[in-house]
Amino acid sequence: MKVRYNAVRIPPNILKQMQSYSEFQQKVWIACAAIPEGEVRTYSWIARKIGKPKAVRAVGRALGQNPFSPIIPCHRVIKSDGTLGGYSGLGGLRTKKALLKKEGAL
DNA sequence: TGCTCGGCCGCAC
DNA sequence: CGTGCGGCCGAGC
Repeated sequence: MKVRYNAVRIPPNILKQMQSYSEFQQKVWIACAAIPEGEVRTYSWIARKIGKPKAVRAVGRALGQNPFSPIIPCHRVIKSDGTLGGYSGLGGLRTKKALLKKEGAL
């Protein structure tokens, strides 16, 4: 059966660890976690979502600092021009691309 | 405490 | 299609 996850499902231990980071980062990561598997969003989408439409660059920076790599799916965030953008996780862009492909977002 | 700099961007030349 | 500048946050000095 089809289940729609409107609520963000983040492991409690992750949520707990997030608290030791800035609120801005937490917002970014949570917004990011709301992206369904198999889909992608843009950096500006996140920026708008957290109420700071012009903080696009800061968003990118926050995602780059993401210590919870695949758990917080920052690899589902791409640039507004359709290109992948960057990825500071293990394996770099290569990994980002592979993950998206595996999830069917490409 | 205050300033500088860099970063997974966006958009206008 | 390349370049530059704008705007934002956090770390470092």
